[in-house]
Amino acid sequence: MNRGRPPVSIKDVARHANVSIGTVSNVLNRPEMVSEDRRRRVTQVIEELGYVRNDVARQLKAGQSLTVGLVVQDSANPFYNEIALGAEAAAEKLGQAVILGNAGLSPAREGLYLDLFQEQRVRGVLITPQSADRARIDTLRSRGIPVILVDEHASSSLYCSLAVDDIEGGRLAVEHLLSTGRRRIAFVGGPDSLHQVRDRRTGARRAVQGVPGASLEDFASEALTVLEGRRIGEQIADLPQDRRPDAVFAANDLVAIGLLQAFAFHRRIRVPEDIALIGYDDIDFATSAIVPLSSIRQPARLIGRTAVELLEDESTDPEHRHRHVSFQPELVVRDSTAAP
Amino acid sequence: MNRGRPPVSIKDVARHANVSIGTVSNVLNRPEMVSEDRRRRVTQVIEELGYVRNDVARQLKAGQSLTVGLVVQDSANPFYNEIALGAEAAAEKLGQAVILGNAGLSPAREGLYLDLFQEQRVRGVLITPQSADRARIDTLRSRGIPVILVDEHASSSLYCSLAVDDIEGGRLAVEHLLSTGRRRIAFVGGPDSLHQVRDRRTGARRAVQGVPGASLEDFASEALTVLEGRRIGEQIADLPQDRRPDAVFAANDLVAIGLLQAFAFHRRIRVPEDIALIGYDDIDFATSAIVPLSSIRQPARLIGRTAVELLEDESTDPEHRHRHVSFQPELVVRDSTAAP
DNA sequence: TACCGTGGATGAAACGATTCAATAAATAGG
DNA sequence: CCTATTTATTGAATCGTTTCATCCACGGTA
Repeated sequence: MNRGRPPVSIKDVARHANVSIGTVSNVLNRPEMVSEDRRRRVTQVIEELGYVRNDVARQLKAGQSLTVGLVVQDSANPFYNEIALGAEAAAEKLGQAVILGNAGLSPAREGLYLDLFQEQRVRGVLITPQSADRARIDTLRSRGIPVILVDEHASSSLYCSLAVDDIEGGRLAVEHLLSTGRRRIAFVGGPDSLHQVRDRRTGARRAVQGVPGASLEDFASEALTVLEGRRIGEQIADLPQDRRPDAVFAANDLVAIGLLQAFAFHRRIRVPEDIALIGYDDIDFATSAIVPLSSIRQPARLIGRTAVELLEDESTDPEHRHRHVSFQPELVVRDSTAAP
Repeated sequence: MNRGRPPVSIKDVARHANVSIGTVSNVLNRPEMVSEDRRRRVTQVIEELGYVRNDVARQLKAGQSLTVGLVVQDSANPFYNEIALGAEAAAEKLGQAVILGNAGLSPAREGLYLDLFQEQRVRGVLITPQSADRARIDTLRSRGIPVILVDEHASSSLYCSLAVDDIEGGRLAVEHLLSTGRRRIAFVGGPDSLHQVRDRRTGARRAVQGVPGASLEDFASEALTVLEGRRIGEQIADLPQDRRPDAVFAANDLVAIGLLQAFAFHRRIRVPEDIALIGYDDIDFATSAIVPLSSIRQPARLIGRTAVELLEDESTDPEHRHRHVSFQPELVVRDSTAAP
C-alpha cells in the first residue's frame, strides 16, 4: 500500500542515478544519444524505482495527445461496437488509444462528451452524429480539433467523413423483397432527424416506384431500438389482415428483432410466410434471431479503421485535404425473407 | 480553420481582460471570491475568445484525474456493455468520465490497457480480470492506483471487489433443468482460467449430486463466444443419439446462442424438445434468440454502478476499508427449457 | 602548444493550469 | 487621523515532462 505516497518522477530517477533530468529523458526518448554506461545505470534505476512516465505532463508539453475520442449514438447497438473495434485496432497500430463516449441516443450526452474530449485535448474526435445540428461540432472544429464524421456524409467541406450509401442500401433491401413477390411493403424507422432513416427510406421509395402494384407504407418509430421495434410490431400485428403489409423493411436490425419478437408473440403472424422481414447492419445477432434475419451488411470494422486513418492523416499531413469516403452496402439473405 | 494556431490559454484571457492569471483561475474555480465587474469582464472575454480549460494542465497540477479506466474482457459481449453503462452513469453523477479498454479476450491487450491507464494517471481502474495472474494488477496497486476487481472476488484484501455468486448461479441453472425432468446434463464452457467457468461448473456439479440418475458431462470451449458455442454445438449434434445429453447448461448466453445455431442448422435437434438449453447473463438478445433462451440474470448495471462508487470511496475516504460486495443471480425461464 | 570539432551531459525554459503568500485597497473602529 | 481588519488582486512557485542552447572534456590537426 502506498496510498498518498507521491509517485516516482523523472527527478527521482535522475537523483538516484546521479545524472541530470535531461539525460533520463533522453534515455527514454532517444537512447542512442546517451552513452552506454549511463543508459544502463538509468534503465536499472527506472526498474528499481518502478518509474512510469507521466503521460499527463508529457502531453502538456507536447500540446498533442495520443488519444482519440469516439462518440457513438448508442453503445448497446453492436454495429457501433464493431466500429469501435475497428477504430481501436487501427489506433493501436499507431500507438494511440481510443476512448469511447456513449451518447445513449441523447443529444445532450453527445454534447457532454464533446466538451469532455475538448477539455482533454484529444488528438481528434470521431463522431456518429445524431442530428443535423452542426453547431457544437463546428465549434470543436474552429478550436482546432479535427473532427471526422462517421457514418454520415459531410455536406460542408470542413470535415472528413465516411459513410455507407444508405440510399443504395434501402434500394437493395426493398428490391429484394419485391423480387420474392412481396408488394405491400412497410418501412419501420425513426426519428427522421437521423439521416440513416431518411436515406434508407428514400432508397426504399425508389425501389418501389415503377413496380406495378407495389406500395410503401411508413411506420415511424421514436428510436432504433428493440423496444421500439416491438411496439410497432404490436401495432402491425393488430391491423386487420387485409390492411397488413406482406413485407417489412426495418431501418436497423435492432428494430427488426423487436418486430420479430412481437410477431412471434402474436403467433398469428409467421415470418416469412405471412410477413417477410429484412433489417439493416447485419449485426452478429441477426443470424441467431428467432428467424435468421436477412439484412444489409455494412463494413463496420473497416469504417472504424478508416476513420482513425483519416484522422491521422488530417493531424499529421499539412497537405491534408478533407475526403469523403463512401462504402457500398451488401445484401445478406437469410430465412426471414424466403419466398412464401 | 485554425490549424496550427495555438489554442487560447488562460494567459490570453488574462491579458485581454487586463487581469492577472490568478484572477481568471478564480473566476473559473471560486467565482464568489472575485468582484462583480471583473467576473463579468473575464467571463465575457472567455466567451469571445472561446477559451476551453486545458484539462491536461489541470490534472498535472492536481496530480489526480477525473477519469476512470475500465478494462473489460470482451466488449462484444453485451453483458460487459451493460456493466459499462452502469459505470458511466455513476461516473457522470460524480463529474467523472469512464474510458473503456477492450481486452478482446487477450491477456496481452489487458496488460496494454493497464499500462496505458497507468501512464494516463487515471483515478482508478475497474477490471474484469481474465486470468488468475495478479502480478500486473498488484503492480498497479503498489504504485498507488486503486483497483477494483469487477465480477470476481478478491482473495487478498488488497482490493475492493464485487461479484455475483456464480456457484449459486450454476446451481440454479442445473436445478431448474433437473426440475423439468432432464437428467443427462452437459456443461459447455471454458477456458478454465476463467473463474466464472469454474464456479458455474462447480454449482452445476453440486446440483447434480445426490439426484439419482443425474449426470454432468463437460464440454470445454476455448472462449465464451458465439463461434465456440457453434463449434461445440456441432460436436454435440454429431453424437449418436443415445450418448447425447438431454439438457445443456452454457457458461454464458453467447455460447448458448452458438449452440442454438448449431442445433437449428442440424434440424434434427429441436430445442427444447430434444435438448433443453439454458445460458448465463440474460443479455437482451437472449429474449430474441431462435428459441427464447432461459438464462441466469446478473445485475450488470448495478455492478458497474457499484464499482464506480467503491472506487470513489477508496480514493476519497482516508478511512476506506476494502469491501467485497456480493450479488445474487436470478433464474429467468423462457421457452428453451420448457418441459418436454 | 594552440585551436577546433565533437559527442555527451547539463540546466533552464516552457507547456497551462492551481494555489498561496504577499500586497494593495477599502472599510471599520477608536 | 491613524491603526486594525477585511477583501480583492497579484505574482511566483509548482506539477513532470521535453527541448534546446550551453558547456565540457577529449582527441586530432596544424
